Amino acid sequence: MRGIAPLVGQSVSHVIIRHPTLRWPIPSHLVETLPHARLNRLTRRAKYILAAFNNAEGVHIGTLILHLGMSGRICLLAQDEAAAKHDHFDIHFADCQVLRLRDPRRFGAVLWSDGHEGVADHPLMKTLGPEPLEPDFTGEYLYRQLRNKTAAIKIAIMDSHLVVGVGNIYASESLFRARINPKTPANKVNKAKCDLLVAEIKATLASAIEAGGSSLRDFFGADGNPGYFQQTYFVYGRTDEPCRECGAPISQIKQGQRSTFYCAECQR
DNA sequence: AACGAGACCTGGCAGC
DNA sequence: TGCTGCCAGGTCTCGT
Repeated sequence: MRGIAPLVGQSVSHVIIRHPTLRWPIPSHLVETLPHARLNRLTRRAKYILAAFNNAEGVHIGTLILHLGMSGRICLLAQDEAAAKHDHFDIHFADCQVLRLRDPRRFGAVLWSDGHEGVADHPLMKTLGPEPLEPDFTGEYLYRQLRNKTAAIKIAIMDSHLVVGVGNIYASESLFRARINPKTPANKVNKAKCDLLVAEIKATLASAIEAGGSSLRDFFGADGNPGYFQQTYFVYGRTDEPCRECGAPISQIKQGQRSTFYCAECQR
């Protein structure tokens, strides 16, 4: 979202939909709706980028909802250039800048929320849990939410209805930092550990944001440059490598069909 | 209500 | 060189 901030205030000239079938179909009416509209504000909720547009008279007309899925990337081009294989969606602006969505796996989404109801009322936003970095995400809140859950704690903190933003990498990393075994039934995590886990989720995400996001094969910032340090993880992707704390080999298991990494010595 | 599995889709890589 | 099988950042939907 920060990468496309230079587009705020710009007017749309035209929209190109090349491959409309992402996770959900890209609304075809965007081709008529967006031209002449002005990008008024960029915000974020969970992993959705929200782009609010005004019409030429300055009246709010609706909000574009963008999600990058697993492999999505937003490119901000200074001017038009030839589209590549997985470039599915463009917004061309009057000053010749182009916002381009590239997403090989097409798990991402481009949706539209009408101006008549706030984007917060969109079905996908309605059921989301709190933002992890906001003050309402507390140990007390987490502890209460876990009371009736028998699923593993790692599965629980990745549930966006409980808290948003904790993906597969940072779930493993946060649990290591809190010294909690990812297999622990959620309702067996005590209040003190919930306090610690919330603090470590906040610290893990905050430092990842500081580093500019995770350096992954097909993710780059909007300008196309990684522009940040390669992050070093405590456990993620470090199967059989020595724990940075105790030297024991890092374990890899499957939970909910996703890989989990942890240190069996440090995380009891 | 909560849980687990399946679904969506492409590309990269290891092994044969 | 080519094939097969497995892996990958997310999260909705469905059956139990």
